[in-house]
Amino acid sequence: MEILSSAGLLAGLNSEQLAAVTWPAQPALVLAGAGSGKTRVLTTRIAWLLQTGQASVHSILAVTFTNKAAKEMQLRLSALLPVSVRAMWLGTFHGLCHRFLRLHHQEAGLPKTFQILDIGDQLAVVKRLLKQLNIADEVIAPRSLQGFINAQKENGLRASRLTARDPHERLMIECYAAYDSLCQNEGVVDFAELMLRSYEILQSNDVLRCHYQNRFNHVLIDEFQDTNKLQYAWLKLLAGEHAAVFAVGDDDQSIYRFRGAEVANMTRFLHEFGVSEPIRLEQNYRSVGNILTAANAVIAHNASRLGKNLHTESGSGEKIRVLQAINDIEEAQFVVDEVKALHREGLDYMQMGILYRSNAQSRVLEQALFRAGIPYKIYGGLRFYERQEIKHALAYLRLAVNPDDDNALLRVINVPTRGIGTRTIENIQAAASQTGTSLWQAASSLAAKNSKIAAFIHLIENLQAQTAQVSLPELMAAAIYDSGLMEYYRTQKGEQQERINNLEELLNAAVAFKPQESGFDSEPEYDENDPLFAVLSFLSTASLEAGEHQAGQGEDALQLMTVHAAKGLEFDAVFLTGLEEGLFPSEYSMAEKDGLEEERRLMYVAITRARKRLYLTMAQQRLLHGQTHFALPSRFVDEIPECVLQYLSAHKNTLVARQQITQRTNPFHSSRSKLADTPASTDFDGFQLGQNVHHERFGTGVIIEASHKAEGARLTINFGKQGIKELDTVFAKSKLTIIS
DNA sequence: GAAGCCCTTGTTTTT
DNA sequence: CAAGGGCTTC
Repeated sequence: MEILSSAGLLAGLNSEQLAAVTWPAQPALVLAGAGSGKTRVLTTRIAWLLQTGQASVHSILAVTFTNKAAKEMQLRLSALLPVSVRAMWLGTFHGLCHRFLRLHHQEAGLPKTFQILDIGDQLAVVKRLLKQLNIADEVIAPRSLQGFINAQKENGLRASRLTARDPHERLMIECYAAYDSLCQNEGVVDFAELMLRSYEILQSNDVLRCHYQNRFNHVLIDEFQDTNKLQYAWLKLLAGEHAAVFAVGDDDQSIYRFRGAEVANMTRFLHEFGVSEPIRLEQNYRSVGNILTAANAVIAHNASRLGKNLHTESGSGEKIRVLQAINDIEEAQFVVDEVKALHREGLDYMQMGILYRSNAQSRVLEQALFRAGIPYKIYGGLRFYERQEIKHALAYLRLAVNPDDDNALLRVINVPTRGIGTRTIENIQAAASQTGTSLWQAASSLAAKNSKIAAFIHLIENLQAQTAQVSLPELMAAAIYDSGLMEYYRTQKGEQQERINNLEELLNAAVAFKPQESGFDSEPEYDENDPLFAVLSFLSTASLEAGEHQAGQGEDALQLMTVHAAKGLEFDAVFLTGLEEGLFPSEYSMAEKDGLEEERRLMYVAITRARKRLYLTMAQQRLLHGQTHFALPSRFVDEIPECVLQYLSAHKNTLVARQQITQRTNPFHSSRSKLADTPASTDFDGFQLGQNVHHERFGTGVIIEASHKAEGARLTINFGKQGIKELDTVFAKSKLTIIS
């Protein structure tokens, strides 16, 4: 019977997918190429495990990196089976660790009402700490300390386990220790702490560890290539000896090394879990052949890979269009013209994506789109819950549940202005450090002498009293209105309407919020009748999900984003812009070991976003940081076989023959030339700044500087591998050919 | 406590 | 270039 019913579930899977889905209860590593039906395999496997009785909703742990992916899985799973998805431990690493810590806050040594610090909150704590310790920004930059702390935690290391190799490092470690105790005192945890603390509890608490190890017999992980050391260790600990770990990932799409992701976890997994060979999903259901050829060719240049080659049953499709524009403005104009043409042909804007390596590149594109009146959506701005007005409002809520949260207190003690200035705050801080208490307690003790402080204390106490009595939306309303926050934005001059709208939106979110969806209701340990329940869930969700990453929804709009942000998405047409040496691959990356391979994976991700049509564009000249940069086309373009490319000229979409550019294996650094240095005349004995030229001895280069001479001109040319050369046109002209 | 000025700084960013 | 932070000034 079960086999019969599972047949429907398995229908339509290809043989590799089928093998993965029905893999026995043993560890498996699935190498899932881009567009190979990875999510389908994961969800179908869960459904299959449930339907065949191999697992129950309680015995499955399914982990993703993003909330989006978790929701997607949830959605697809409930479409496959009538299961109570909520009862299942399906969520993000951080979401699940949060759930774990809420359930076991006592074992974890955390207050019941502990709050989560997002990156901004964390930076504020770090700054406060450095000030308190009297360490100047020049000695330790707040951001560097923040990065240090997070990196250590992601490696599973507490300050006590670190040894300093120099005085500066010693200071950093001391700060790390001080930071942790500060957070502990205030009852707050940062993102990395959610993971580390969970891991430590599981490690040290035998009862809990055994409970969870016995509970989960199937552990499934998505995007395994992005796991860091700690996440790997956490998974291994939870899985214990007997759980079947099903890891799905693609080493070629590992693009978060800078955040601690370790691709090596994939090979480590193979060894440590005794998996002899990964299951490869190589059939691609997304892109046409030419695009896959390009992707395969580019990624083949990477040395350290598990190895995989995408293929498709759809035809080769159109060739990939390549355009080198004179400058970034023309590049943008080209994109706009093509977008318009595609739209006229019936392609929706939302089916087109413009990708770039860094956010700074969006500006020029945006301007061109704006002038052309094309609707567009940019991913990457401030998220909803990161906006200051939202954070202010939530800070009131946080104080209501946990007044020792100094961060929250400092954020709103004088917003709206209530006459508690720098002076008064310093007094409170002094009192707090003297008695070793929180700012809230210090402020309370000063309230008798200061009516302004007393008013603030009274406001918060009022909110506190309400948490036990009123519903979440009512409490939210109190936080927004009773605090005077709404009135503050109403009376402020300038464009505050947006902020007012956002506060109203926040209220709507509180009304619509369903705390049950956080999954706690299925946990016997958690009392959902506790009035705090909804508030804590809401605040945690705000920190962990932070809301949509884009502005304006609904309408048909062109999608603009970084390549990183595009991971997991797909478009009919993709414009991959700014393909220049120094930009993509970025100059930065070339300095570090294996940096170039990571950039190449990024390129691979970018190419595989396109279904039918792909444009690769670059500019000879680009304004960056207020300086004109000249650069050669990205080496990645040269790694694509000529046969799938179609070169377009800068001005008209006519095919032009392009000279074969050879010998481009070493880093080319994009070179800069100050605008001020640029002479009025643009012609230097037949050459121009930014031109790509070929020299019979030095190979291909870009003209980065030029000056007139009595006879001819002197050119400074970056030949990349061959170095930067100064040539006189009088002698060199015959040896130089202009490429573009 | 707000406005204005100068200075620095500048990849990517799932949680 | 242009945004954000720190500082001064009113």
